[in-house]
Amino acid sequence: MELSKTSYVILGMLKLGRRTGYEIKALVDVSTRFFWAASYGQIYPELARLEKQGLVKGEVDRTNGRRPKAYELTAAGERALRDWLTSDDPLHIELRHEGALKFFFSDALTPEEQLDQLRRTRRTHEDLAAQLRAIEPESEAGKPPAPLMTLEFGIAYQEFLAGWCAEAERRLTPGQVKKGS
Amino acid sequence: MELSKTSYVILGMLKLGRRTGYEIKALVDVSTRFFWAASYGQIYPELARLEKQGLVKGEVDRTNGRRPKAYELTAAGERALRDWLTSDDPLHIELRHEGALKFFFSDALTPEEQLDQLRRTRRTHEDLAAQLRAIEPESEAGKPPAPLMTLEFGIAYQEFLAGWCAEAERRLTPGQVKKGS
DNA sequence: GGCGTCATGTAATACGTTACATGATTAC
DNA sequence: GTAATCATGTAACGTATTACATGACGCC
Repeated sequence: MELSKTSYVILGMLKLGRRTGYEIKALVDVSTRFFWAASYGQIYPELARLEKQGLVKGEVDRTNGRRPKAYELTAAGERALRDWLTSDDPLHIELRHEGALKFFFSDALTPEEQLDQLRRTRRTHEDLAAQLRAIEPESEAGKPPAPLMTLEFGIAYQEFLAGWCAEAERRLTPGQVKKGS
Repeated sequence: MELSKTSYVILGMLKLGRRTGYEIKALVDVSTRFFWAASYGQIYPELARLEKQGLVKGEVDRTNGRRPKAYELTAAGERALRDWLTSDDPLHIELRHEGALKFFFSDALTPEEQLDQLRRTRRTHEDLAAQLRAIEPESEAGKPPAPLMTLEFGIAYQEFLAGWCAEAERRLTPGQVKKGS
């Protein structure tokens, strides 16, 4: 593999239209961020690298004295994006979940403390679900469905996690009958 | 924050009993790996750092000429673990999901290619769920419930993701106009 | 004039993986 | 004896975050 996954985020965003690094970052923050984040420290150097490889082409817009450098895909860039999108290489899928980690070790706590932590984790996911719901999507007929479905996925994902916490809370609340007994 | 999250994995594993770095790694691989992984390159240097900070104590076992260096928690280490377990600092929760990323950009593909990718992602999660189910847990009465529940969580999590893919496949499959399938 | 936003970029640092080097013990 | 497993550790590399430095433009 030559390109990092994050460079495909950039290529993909440029496939949707000509953009500056700043705009790419803003778009990532309201779309792919919840399953693939990217920071300026990655985006700007990566844009330079992609340009050197001939996958994107940048042009400084001087029409009114400003200096935003907008990039667009080259033919080679389109090919690279397409190859990645259709490849069947093993997918990079990774979760880092401090709440689950704490829960794993939480038998060292009192039952109340253990429940407190579960509630905190649940609230975190409820907040994240609310944040995603606040992103009002521009869903028009005829528009490609994937971005909207991805947003729905994000919401369902956070709700699943919040729901799991809620069920675990129930199971660990004293006075409840244990499952399977 | 002084300690990295990964050092709490180590402290937590040592809370469960005296262990060598090798054993910690093996334990992580069948338990926390799916929401917090760790490699030798992290574990051994981190153990050394934790010992310098007085949170763990290592002793070389020379009873029969071997050299496994087993570590255990010190009182300070127990305190550090407990403080982390009960703290209400924002949780580090992060997902990197290449399948979701591809799906987000997949409107650039033909419907068949798009479905192919969804199926690949689904199969990945189905495989992961199967792997987790293969981990036979030692669930005895009186044993702490969290590790077992965490395993159940892992399975439910992978199944949720596989299920979401299946539903997306259904939604993107053109209505049964064709015959002969 | 000052604030917010647009805009680009770098440096320091942290985090993490992989591959490598080394060697003992155990089971066949 | 030889293969698997136990066991420790480092070096090189890659990936990513954070903070910082810089400055223009538009609006109030």
